[in-house]
Amino acid sequence: MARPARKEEPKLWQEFKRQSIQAAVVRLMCREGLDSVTMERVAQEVGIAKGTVYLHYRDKQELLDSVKESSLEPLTARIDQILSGNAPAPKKLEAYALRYLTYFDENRDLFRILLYEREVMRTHGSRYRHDRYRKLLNGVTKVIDDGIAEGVFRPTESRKVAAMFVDAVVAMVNQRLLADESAPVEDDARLIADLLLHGLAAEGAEPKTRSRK
Amino acid sequence: MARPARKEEPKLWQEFKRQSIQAAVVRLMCREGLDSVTMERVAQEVGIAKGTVYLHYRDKQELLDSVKESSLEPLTARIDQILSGNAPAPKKLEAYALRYLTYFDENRDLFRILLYEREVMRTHGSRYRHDRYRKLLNGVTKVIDDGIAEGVFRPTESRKVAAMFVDAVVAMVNQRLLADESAPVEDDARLIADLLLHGLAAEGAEPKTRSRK
Amino acid sequence: MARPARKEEPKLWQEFKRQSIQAAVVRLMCREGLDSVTMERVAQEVGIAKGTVYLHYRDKQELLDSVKESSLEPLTARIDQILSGNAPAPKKLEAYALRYLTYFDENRDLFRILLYEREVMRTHGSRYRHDRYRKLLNGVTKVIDDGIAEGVFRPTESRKVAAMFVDAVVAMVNQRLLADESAPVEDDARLIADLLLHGLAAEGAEPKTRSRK
Amino acid sequence: MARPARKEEPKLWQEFKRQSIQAAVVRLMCREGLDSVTMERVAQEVGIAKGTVYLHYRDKQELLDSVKESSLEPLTARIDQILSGNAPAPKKLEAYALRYLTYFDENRDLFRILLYEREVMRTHGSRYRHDRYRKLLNGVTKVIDDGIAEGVFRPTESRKVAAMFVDAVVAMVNQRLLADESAPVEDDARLIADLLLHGLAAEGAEPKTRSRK
DNA sequence: TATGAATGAGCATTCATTCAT
DNA sequence: AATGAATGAATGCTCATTCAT
Repeated sequence: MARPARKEEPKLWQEFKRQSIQAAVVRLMCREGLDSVTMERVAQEVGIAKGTVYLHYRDKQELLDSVKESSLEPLTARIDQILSGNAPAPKKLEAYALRYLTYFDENRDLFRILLYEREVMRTHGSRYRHDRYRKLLNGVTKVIDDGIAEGVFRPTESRKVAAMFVDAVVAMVNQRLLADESAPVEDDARLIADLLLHGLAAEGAEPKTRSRK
Repeated sequence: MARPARKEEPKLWQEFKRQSIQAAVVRLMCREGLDSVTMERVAQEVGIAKGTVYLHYRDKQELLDSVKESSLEPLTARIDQILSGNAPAPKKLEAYALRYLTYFDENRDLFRILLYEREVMRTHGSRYRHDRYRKLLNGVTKVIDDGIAEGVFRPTESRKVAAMFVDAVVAMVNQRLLADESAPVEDDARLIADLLLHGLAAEGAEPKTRSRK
Repeated sequence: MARPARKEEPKLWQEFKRQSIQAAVVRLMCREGLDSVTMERVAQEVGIAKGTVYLHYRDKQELLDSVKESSLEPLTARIDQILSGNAPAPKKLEAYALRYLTYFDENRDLFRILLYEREVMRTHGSRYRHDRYRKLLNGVTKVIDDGIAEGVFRPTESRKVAAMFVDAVVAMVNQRLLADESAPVEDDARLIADLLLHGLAAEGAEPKTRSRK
Repeated sequence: MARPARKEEPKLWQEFKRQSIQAAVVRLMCREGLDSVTMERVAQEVGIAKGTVYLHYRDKQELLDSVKESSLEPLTARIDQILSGNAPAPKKLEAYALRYLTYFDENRDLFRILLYEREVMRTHGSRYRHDRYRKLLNGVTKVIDDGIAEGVFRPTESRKVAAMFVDAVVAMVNQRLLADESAPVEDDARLIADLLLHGLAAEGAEPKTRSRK
């Protein structure tokens, strides 16, 4: 009865092991900072031997990579969905901001590290970051291009605006993270979207600036 | 005869030494990456003995901190000036963006490191960053508050908007850094300011969104 | 029906297993060098589990020893035969050299390792080597003694001469191994025998040297 | 007064340090075998810290190489001298054998290791060995060629004969090493030379063998 | 009998920091 | 003030061996 599972059981067990190791890394990072994440300490934290960690990860970098990967995966998956959906462009951006803020709100401790210690993704330096970041940027850029095409956005250098938007969202995340603030996520998301769409200028003010260009 | 100077001369000499050490760190960082910045290599680069570095800096962290500090000092000084000047709020923000972009443009190699290897400002994680960042944020927040008071900006949560603005500028710096791009700094600065002021929305579009709030 | 065999069958099976493990070691050595011979890799190569190897060999050293043993066994068996045969002493020595050279010629890859990486026979250093080497030496010594007794050899310290002869043959093996040479094995064997028998001196030259002793 | 020495003093001190480390390696090798030669143990043996060893040798291999190098240097220097001297070829070979035997006799413990554990010179595997060995071989080959040219040696494949001679000497060294024997070095050297020159064959015996070729 | 996950001692190497001169 | 030799804790990683299943 338990036998039919024999083929998958180990796989699941393996996966469970990997996850508990990753969890230990996260715990360690949050509790004592990145410098404390040595293979020895990680093993200790899981309650296994140093060598055992190497049964699951080729080396330290692979472990760190997979921690980052699996920490961010749920977020990026969801965001891809949003960006490639059917909502109007402005709504997409607001949804993006909302999703992002929510996710980080729910994982404060971890991302405080992941955000501040870029070392985590070193080794191949920026390449790794880019794979993920660029993908995100491409998605947002496309949404803005769509919005421009539909006439709801002014024509602009979409890529640069996308970068600013993406980082503005991160800025908001930072604000929330640093402030230990609990203001409704929805409000902040709306703030970003509103600001991006209509700008800071008071209605009717400075109409020349825009036309100047 | 040279004696009267005895009291200040050493001070100047000291300062000179400190600066040549810092310069060596910067050179090393840019040339070979952060990993090559060991106390040994630094001393070698300056042409002094390892131990001598410790006469000027308590430890490695203090050295790194002061490198970052003095690397950013000219920028922050200039930005403080801008933010506390007499120009109208929107102009200030554009000037801020322009200054920021220009500065990083002129120091690519160094900031590519300073930006990507946040390890540099480790010590107690965010504390160091905050001193500088928060000051910057305060300045921008005040400008926005002023703008609101003057009626040129819509009332908003100025601090959050400030954070978004500041990071949007950084995002633009990143775009320029990564793209090795040489587009006119002025254009990008104007883009940021324009976007911040008037938003992405096409004129006349979606007037309800704003009133909704 | 298969039961009566029960007593021997396992023995044969065991032996077969041992041999396939040894074969794997040899394959691994030749293909990737001694450093790649880890218990893990060996098991992998055979297609069994790491632990299973330990059912056949107490530890790694025993495995390595038996590889060397069985690799050399056919050679030593044949050489014993030659040395204890009925041929005249000089012929025996030439046959010995020929056999030795031929055997190593046919197993280049393996012996290149076995020869150069004496680590293989470590354990208690020379003890292992001696069992085999001394036996060989004894055989050759006896042949020389026989030759002396029969009057075909001059009286000498047979054991030392035997050692020199044995190692001269190895030297020749080395020459062939290193040179990747394909000169006829027979010629080299004859060269050794001829040199040993008649020396390097030109005929008639220096008759005093010998009589001096 | 001690000042003039200041420039050379450190060099000498450095060299002394290096030598005491090398001495420790040799002591360790002889006392406990090659496996005990870890950087930790070496440092311990010298009475310094592990890190200090790295002040004098880039890595373990360099240390091992230099131990081997400096252990063999006096021997090779002397042998080069002998081989390139003016003595008649047969005398040179005897002198070579004598020198070799003497040297190893005086350094038994060390060479017992150096001989049996070829691992010492691994890393670049055979290349290192060859540099030294091949040079030796070339020297001996040339002496034999000279002897042939002068008519005191029969024409032969000098390189192969040289290899056999060199290894025959090593064989004799081994015999002495293993036997803990104290027979006069001179006798053994003469034995080798005599055997090489006149062979094993009793006078007048088997004259056909040679002419056969 | 066979497995293979788990172990943990062991190793080479790095580098911030100290201190006698 | 300046030196730089010495230190030694710390780290990532390997692999022979064990043992519960």
